[in-house]
Amino acid sequence: MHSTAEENYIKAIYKLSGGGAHGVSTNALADALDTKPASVSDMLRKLSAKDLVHYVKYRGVQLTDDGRRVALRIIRKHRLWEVFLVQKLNFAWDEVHEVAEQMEHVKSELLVNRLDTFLNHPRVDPHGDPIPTENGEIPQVEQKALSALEVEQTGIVCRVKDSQPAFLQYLNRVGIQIGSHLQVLDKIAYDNSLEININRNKTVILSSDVLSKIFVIKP
Amino acid sequence: MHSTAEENYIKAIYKLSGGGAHGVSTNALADALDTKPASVSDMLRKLSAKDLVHYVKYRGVQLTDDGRRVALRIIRKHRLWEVFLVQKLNFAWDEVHEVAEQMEHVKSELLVNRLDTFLNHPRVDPHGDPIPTENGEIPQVEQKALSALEVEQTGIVCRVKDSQPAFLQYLNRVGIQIGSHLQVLDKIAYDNSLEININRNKTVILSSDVLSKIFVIKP
DNA sequence: ATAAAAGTTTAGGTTTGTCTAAATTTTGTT
DNA sequence: AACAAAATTTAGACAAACCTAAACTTTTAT
Repeated sequence: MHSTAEENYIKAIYKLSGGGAHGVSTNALADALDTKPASVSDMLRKLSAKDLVHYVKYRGVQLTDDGRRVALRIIRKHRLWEVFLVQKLNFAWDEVHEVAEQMEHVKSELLVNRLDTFLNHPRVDPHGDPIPTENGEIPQVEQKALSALEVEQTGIVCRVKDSQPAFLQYLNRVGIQIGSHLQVLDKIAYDNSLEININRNKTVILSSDVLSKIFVIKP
Repeated sequence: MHSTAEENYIKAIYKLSGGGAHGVSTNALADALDTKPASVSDMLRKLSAKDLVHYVKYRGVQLTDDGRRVALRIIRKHRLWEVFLVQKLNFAWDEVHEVAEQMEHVKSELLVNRLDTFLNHPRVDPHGDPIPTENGEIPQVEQKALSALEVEQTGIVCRVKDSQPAFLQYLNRVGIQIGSHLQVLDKIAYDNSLEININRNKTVILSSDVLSKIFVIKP
């Protein structure tokens, strides 16, 4: 079995590599995990010895197939617990991440699968992130970053790619949630921010940083 | 905040002291926690420094009020999660202990209280052990060990004081669960075992060891 | 092409929680 | 009361996961 620390490294590598698409640097990991680069080097040597990552000194790290399997299992647990917290315990979407970070390390196959059944095999978590299946598949939905919409176009919010409370609370304040109907009214060329109408009601201006974290499907 | 190891020591001290009734020896703790007495001595020094226990070298250890508060919070979490696993995820009573051992260390006040509400403020866990309230009170129910029943007397099983799968599976096999109606048919003086009729149906002989772990209320 | 800057690793420590072996204290027996 | 046995603590190590400081690679900019 893997320690909590190991699991957190593997999860971080998975996320930073975009699901295994590219290698990840020591500094990026140190940053994501809030540790020092020296500690990351140590751990990478260890994970490499366990064949969970492919690691070449000074050249970054990638998950092996084994590592990716571990990552997906942890992410599956994390997202299922988030669904549980929101749907069953009435947590708000900005309150779940920290708790799920702890629950994702509970070890029990039976538990995960029973939880999945109890929740009716949800496909996405409260932020719209897809939940890996038991076999490690990730159902993909066609979606577009809000920053890619043109003036006049509309979309339904299906995902927000940042689970930090501060960001989610900002969206609460603005009035955006999963399912919100958005229309681009205007583009401000100066900084690529967009003027967005929410649910044919309120209108706001969103920075390109925020726009890149919100994903929509066609209405 | 306390580490998982600290929490496990505190829980073990609580249990071995019978809820704080008497002191606990180093060896007893080592035994319960499956560590060496030397490790226990170390940890007791540490817990004592944090004022969670009252510890006199060579003379055993007791929880302070602070320690008892911590113990009760952990036990509350443990038992609530057990209820969740059985009632919501269809775990059997012999499958919950190990998983709850992990879940009890998840830190979130909000989580515990929401869980309690979700489960409808249960008073006992699946083994009949009472669930401490948010204020650290333990609802006491008048109950008797099965070993204390006389011939002819009857009782309803309300609690089994051993959560080890092997014991619970033995009860499954025999056909005893919470709520079972028991009647003492005969006492075997030789070893204090009792002949017990279960649900006015099957009859079995239970050893005094088993009898002392089963508790009943008046029918 | 090379030197400075940036990124990464190694060396040597720290803390937590464990261990074994040795020393100490308490208990129990005669 | 004294001594052997049992229980407990201390001393000294170790692994995991982290740290700082120094050394080493790679990248970038001139």
